[in-house]
Amino acid sequence: MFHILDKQIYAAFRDRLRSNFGVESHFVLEQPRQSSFGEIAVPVAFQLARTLKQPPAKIAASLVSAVGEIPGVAAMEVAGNGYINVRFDRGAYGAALLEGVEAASVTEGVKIIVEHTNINPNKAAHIGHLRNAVLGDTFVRMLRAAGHRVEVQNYIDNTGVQVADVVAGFHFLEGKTPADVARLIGETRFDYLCWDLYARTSQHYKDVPESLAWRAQTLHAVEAGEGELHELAHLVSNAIVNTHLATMLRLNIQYDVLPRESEILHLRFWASAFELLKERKAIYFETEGRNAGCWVMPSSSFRGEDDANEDSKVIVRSNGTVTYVGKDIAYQLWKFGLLGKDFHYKPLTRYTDGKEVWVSTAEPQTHPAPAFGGGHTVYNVIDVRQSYLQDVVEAGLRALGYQEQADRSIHFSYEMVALSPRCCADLGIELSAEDAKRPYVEVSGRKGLGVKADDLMDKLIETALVEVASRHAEDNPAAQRAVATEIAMGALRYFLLKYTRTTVIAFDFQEALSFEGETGPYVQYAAVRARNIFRKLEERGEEKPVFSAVLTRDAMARQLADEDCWQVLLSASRVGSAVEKAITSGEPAHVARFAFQLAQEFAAFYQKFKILDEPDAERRAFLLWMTDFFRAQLERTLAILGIAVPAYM
RNA sequence: GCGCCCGUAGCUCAGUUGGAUAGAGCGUCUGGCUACGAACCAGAAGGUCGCAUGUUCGAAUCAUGCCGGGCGCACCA
Repeated sequence: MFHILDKQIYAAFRDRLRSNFGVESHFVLEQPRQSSFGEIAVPVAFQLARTLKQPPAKIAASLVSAVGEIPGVAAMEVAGNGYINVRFDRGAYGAALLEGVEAASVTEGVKIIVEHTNINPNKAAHIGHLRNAVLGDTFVRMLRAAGHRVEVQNYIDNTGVQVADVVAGFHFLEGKTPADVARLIGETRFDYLCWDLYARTSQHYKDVPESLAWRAQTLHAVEAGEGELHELAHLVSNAIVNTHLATMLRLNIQYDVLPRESEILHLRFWASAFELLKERKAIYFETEGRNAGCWVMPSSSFRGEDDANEDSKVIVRSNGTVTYVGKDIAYQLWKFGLLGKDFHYKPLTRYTDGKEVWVSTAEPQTHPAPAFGGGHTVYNVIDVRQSYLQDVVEAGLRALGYQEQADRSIHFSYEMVALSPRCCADLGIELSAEDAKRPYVEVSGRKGLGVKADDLMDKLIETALVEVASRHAEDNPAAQRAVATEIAMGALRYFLLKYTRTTVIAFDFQEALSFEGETGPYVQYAAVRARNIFRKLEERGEEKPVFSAVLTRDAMARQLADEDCWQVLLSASRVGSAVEKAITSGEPAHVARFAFQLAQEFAAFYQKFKILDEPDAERRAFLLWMTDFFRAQLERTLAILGIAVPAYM
């Protein structure tokens, strides 16, 4: 609701500036420093003072009289040395909220593709992967809440080095056959087993450098698509993808389609991209220097002209194989529908709500699939360390003449999750003298150094369960566990979202396991308390009043004269505005913070007013409506964060 | 060497894109449970916004230079 009025006020000022001052400049509306100043502050007079050569206060005054009346606005006044403070008509605002002016947004328009998770299918997921998936999933929810059409892709690199290393481990190190591995998949915690095997194989490469030939041999077999090594790679990657989907589902994260690298190879996506790149002279064949025999992209394409003497980027190796970046350019072209090719698709699995997840396949299918790819804007959720490669991919599009698509290729980057020194101590990891001095230690799958996602979730659930059991001993264990799980997942999602994307998270069990203060459970608790009021009402044999019958516009105005009530209502009406801003700034953390602030305000409201004991009928109905409105808005915000509201806390 | 990111309260972090008196959580201290369940609330202490210049009505925010930390710059992905 807030952002609707916000836009009307902006438009009113913009129109007057245009007609009365002949000024066509962008300005911002902000929230006044103190709530007593009003609801919106317009600092535009300062900006105009220079060009108009008049004091800001004078400009502000004439602007206020020029703008005149704005529907929904009760008063405007000049304050400070030139601020224009706008006060809403509280009665009208409350009445509009009661009517539900904020219509549910309709999903329409161009398709936005968000790619996230993208874990190598060779081992269990760890906390770093969780940050990626939670950030991506939350951004998707934000976009959808704002009415955008979104497609979620999870790219599977099932033919890469990481899978090959685990396969080499099974085959060469352990002498396992595909039948052996198939059995392990059914009988063990397979992703954990691979986690250890991957670390062991990596260590073996270090100890016995000749064994690196295993990797090359495996990669070759995978590319050829035949033999026992290929069969193993197929088994391992498929099994691990399933475990990853299950892990992410625990956090309420779902996907629409899983494009796989194997199909990019078999359907010769690269061949098409290669032709395009050659044809448009985006890459050239190097004949001298250390890149002789390679197809390279000149560095001037992706770095400034000043750095033109820097190394170019190899796209096709001298042995004729394509690098990861080359494949990624082809994939990015497909995402925009520019490749002239498409995958075939088959259903992989179905979520309990009936939604199907599709996976790419090389063979044409009889079962019709939705239209995937062909997006207008593409967000790639990838950690900041891959910025350079993302720049190369973008430059590839540009070099092909796809300027607009390059502009709409957004690297949604975020900093890594590292381990705090204390966390390493908790895990029993011994640090080298050098590492011990660092503020944090990088997670490393290769070294097996990290916190597994499922372990962390299990630990969170156990911790939450202790609390739940002590507070609600009367409930049955299964229900307790269900509540504890929702609290644990809420805590985890919030923990991963509260930091802005540029902040390195130095993971610490103590902080991640906290359920108090600025945490997910704090926000959940506020929603639960709001619900409890209505549960109590029902227990007393009363029904929720018909608010529209009791709360006339005049009644609203009377009740909202109370400053505390007005502020809480105002905050709760800001969900749309907060989400919109967070999308613009690309920061899911802003939504998380908004949710926390909202919960804090409700807590104060809850504390101050004894709602059910309120003797005055109009006031009681009003307070109940406030509670109901808050509850709805908080649940809406939590849903965008992917956090559930437990039955009790 | 070049590029990107970070430096704000004891600790962990925000800071609405340049605005009014720099905020929150944790921790510390003082208080508050008689069920709309305290996973909460009220209050206190705690700041040279890394340093220095500059830009302007106005700077934590922009520019330049230092200092300190992190990450990139493969015929790996």
